[in-house]
Amino acid sequence: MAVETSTRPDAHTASADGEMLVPAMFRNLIGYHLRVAQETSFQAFARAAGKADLKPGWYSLLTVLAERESMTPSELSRICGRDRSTLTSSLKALSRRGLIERRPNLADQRSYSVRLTENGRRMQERLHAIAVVYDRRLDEIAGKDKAVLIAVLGRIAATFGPPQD
Amino acid sequence: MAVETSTRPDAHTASADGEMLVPAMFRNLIGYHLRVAQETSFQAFARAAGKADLKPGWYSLLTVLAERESMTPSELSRICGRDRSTLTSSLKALSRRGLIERRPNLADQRSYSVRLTENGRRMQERLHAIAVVYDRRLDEIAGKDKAVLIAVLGRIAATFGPPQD
DNA sequence: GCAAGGTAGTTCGATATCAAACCATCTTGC
DNA sequence: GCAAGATGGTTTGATATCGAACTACCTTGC
Repeated sequence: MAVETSTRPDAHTASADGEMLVPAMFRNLIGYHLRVAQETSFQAFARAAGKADLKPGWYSLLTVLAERESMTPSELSRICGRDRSTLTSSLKALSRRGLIERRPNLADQRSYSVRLTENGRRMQERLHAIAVVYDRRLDEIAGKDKAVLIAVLGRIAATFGPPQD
Repeated sequence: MAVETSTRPDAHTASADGEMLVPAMFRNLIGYHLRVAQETSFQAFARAAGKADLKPGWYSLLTVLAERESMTPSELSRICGRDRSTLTSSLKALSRRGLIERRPNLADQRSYSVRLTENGRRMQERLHAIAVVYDRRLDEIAGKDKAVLIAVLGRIAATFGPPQD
């Protein structure tokens, strides 16, 4: 494969061996590299989790819940950066599988709070274990640049993140 | 029951002003920061593009096409890192709006090739302009670390990327 | 008190994505 | 030639996501 961009004269095309190269217009765009890196690494995690019958998409939800006694869907929505309407279905799924439980908020009839069940906690722990393994690989890849990487990513998130900065 | 847990003494929760803090378990995970940075920055781009009535999701497709005379859905799929079945609907949409045109492959009845139309090219240029503006902000944020950032992201993509490395 | 406006959660419609099953066609081995 | 297997593209079904519209309930101003 020796795809390593060696001496290929032209460029930008898919190489014969099916490798996907970076289109010329994207080469210098941070956003592009960010996207590809995120997608590929997340999918690797998702595949690993999927094999163990775990839903990778639930990981962040469960983890956030694992750190609090209980919270409302709206709080979760803010913390996870997902729309409230997205949470409705996610929480329904988690609830259906007995990973969380809802309890009514006596002080506000509209609202309820969710908390992890024992099963939920176990699922969270298993997912976290997988995530940590993957992140160890990211650590290796980042090497001495890890601190810089996290700092830059943090600045990006802060800059483009939630309006109330 | 005042789920609001008002006097919250502990930390790590969403701060009063709705700020979303990084859950403790995620603080040290590169994958988390990667995800958040990518999501927030992409959404900023998508919002900007959306306001101009441009579909951000089409940007990479159109750009890849802009650099080649024509290609088949399968090639596009490999280069863009999307499943072939995903391309089916995207190409249908692009075609419906006259941004690309399909022409049969005389040598293989199963296949066809797509190419940008003039409108497609214009749309690509407009999207690219927006993307570049956004990427300029990413450049500023990365500052002197840009090269390191792109290098690390590239290594991540290469490591977790397509099987045939 | 009560009308007006705000907030919590849901529903619905659109888009994007993948994976698996599928059909039609092409290529290969013999 | 032709059967078997590979390949190109589509269909279908599941998940995830957002935003807008909606219902029910709460809070405020007066």
